[in-house]
Amino acid sequence: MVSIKDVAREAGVSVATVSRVCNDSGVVSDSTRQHVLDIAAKLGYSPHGAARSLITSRTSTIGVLLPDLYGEFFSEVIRGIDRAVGEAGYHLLVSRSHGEEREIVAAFRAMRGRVDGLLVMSPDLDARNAVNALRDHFPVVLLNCPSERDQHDSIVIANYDGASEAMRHLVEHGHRRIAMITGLPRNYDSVERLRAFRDITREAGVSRENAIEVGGDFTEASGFRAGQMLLEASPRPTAVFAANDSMAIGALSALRSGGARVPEDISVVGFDDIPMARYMNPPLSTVQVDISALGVRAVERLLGHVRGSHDGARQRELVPAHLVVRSSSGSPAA
Amino acid sequence: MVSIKDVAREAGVSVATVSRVCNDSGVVSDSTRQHVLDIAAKLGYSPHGAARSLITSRTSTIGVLLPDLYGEFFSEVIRGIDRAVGEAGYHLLVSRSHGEEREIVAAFRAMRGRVDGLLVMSPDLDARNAVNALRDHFPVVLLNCPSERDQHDSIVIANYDGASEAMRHLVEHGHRRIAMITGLPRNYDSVERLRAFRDITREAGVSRENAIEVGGDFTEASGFRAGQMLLEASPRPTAVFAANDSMAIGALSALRSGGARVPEDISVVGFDDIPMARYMNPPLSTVQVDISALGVRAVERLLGHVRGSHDGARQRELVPAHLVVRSSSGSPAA
DNA sequence: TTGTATGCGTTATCAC
DNA sequence: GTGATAACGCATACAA
Repeated sequence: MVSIKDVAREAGVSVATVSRVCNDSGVVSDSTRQHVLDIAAKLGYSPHGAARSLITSRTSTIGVLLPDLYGEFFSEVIRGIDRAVGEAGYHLLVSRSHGEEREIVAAFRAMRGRVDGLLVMSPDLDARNAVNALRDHFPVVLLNCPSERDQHDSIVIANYDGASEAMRHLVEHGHRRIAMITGLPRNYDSVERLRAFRDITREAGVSRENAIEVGGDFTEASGFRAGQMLLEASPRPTAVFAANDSMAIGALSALRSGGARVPEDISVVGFDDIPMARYMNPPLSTVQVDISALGVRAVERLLGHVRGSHDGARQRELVPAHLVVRSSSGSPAA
Repeated sequence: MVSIKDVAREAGVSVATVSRVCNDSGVVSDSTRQHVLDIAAKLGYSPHGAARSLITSRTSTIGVLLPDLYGEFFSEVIRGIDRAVGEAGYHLLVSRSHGEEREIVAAFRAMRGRVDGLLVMSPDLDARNAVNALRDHFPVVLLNCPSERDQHDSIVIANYDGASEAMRHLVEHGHRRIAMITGLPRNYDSVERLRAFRDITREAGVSRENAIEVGGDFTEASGFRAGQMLLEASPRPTAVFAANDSMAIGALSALRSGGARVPEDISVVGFDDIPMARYMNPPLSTVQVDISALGVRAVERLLGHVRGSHDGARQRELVPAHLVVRSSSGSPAA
């Protein structure tokens, strides 16, 4: 691999001059500058990133720790992160974890010296300790992670508020037997959305046996299975709130297969408003979150820290979530 | 930031010993080993990645150059890549490009010294030259890129074969007025799928005016607009082949809004078989591709190069694509 | 305007 | 078993 020395030797100048040319730093005569540029191009030289960041102590890279979850939601978040990072001239080093403390610590160690800051998206409740441990080592911003207020810089979706809106919508339309398809039990978003389900049903005077909870894992397949189970329930619920759109769509499919009409027989409401939601049949009522804004804001906050322009206050920022009523929900049949 | 020197000083040993302990290399007495480990833990030391890779000339990272496209398809590919990379103990440095040569070259330069190999996914036809330029610098595997056979190591979807299967399915069911919702015009997958559309319609004796082409950009929204346009066409096509599932789903929604029944009035077939396809109403007939396998295979090939266990032959590997018939397609109404 | 020399944090080579 | 020390590729303070 051709290094700065090779260019210097070939061009008949010192490595310092080549460095100056490459970085537009210092003053170099136009003639030598052009000469060096020519030689560099001829040799196909490009600076060695690791060596450069060793001396400058900047990597122009931010790390992102992702959970082992898939689907449109994460794809959209990453898209937002990636766009913001790219516009700032940074790169993205990604690592995935299953939320286990050991794994998170390992990922952190691997990131040391390769990133200027870390974006942690680990909605698993068990991850809390690991995240606490690493926060002093370099700038960290938490994305939709469980965290005590003021403990970290964090961005979270207004899960509870959004889910409450969805549930009130159903209750106000007269539903009194409502099911929730929950997400993973140790998942932060899941827990918060479920909490709203329980609170609002209780407030509305819905008995515990009329507030049905069915377990899911955020996938379409689990939503489909949950939908099948709900068809068997007697009496059937008149409304279903799914912890995300993927499960809502799976449930929609199961309900239809079982001959139930949506929304006449059963209303369905999701969460996230993934791009596909409005194209469902019927178009899905759901809680809208500006998903990519979530990523963008997180990057902005992190880069603030990295560049030192941030005042170091540990803030928790809430990304709003509001219900969008489409055609999959309405009043129960008389 | 605490370095190996700090640990050495605190532990009262040399940096060499600390290094040996951290890497399980050389021989160290059990007592000093434990002592060093304790001090390292106390100080919260973790090795500096850039410094380490400078001397070892390995980064344990592979770079991936992604196109500026979104949706379930890419999300699934990345998931496959990420999984394979993680299992091999590598990390992922991602960079996005719009397919312009300048951008690709810039991304390559930024990757130099930070990655052991590069995975390029740049379906834009204009990217060919840039990719050619960088292939000699380090191991490169092309993922669904336009490339002459034997020019690069590459993995591509059997776009033409899959699309041909879908089109034959429609033709054999008696459709003689068929529309295609195309992808981006400079996109490789798009071009190949369109080629099949043209070939099969021609073979079947469908006149050019009965082989309607409507432009899309792979998004649900563009599929929706295309669907609306097709509703206006007179006579209407009896079948629509969309270049991907997202557009097929958008079209499905538009057709339904316009009162057309699927498949009775119009058959719809997509491409990709994203997880959601089977949950559509009606379940979407589509060309199935093992998307995450695409990513996994690409990583395997690249790591083969990186580790030198590969024989350097430049091969082109085809990932199969086959039609899955569900309920959105059938014979046209008499 | 240019060259020399130092050091970034680490591993590897050699002494001891 | 352990400790100096060179080297990796680069940027930069300083000298010329």
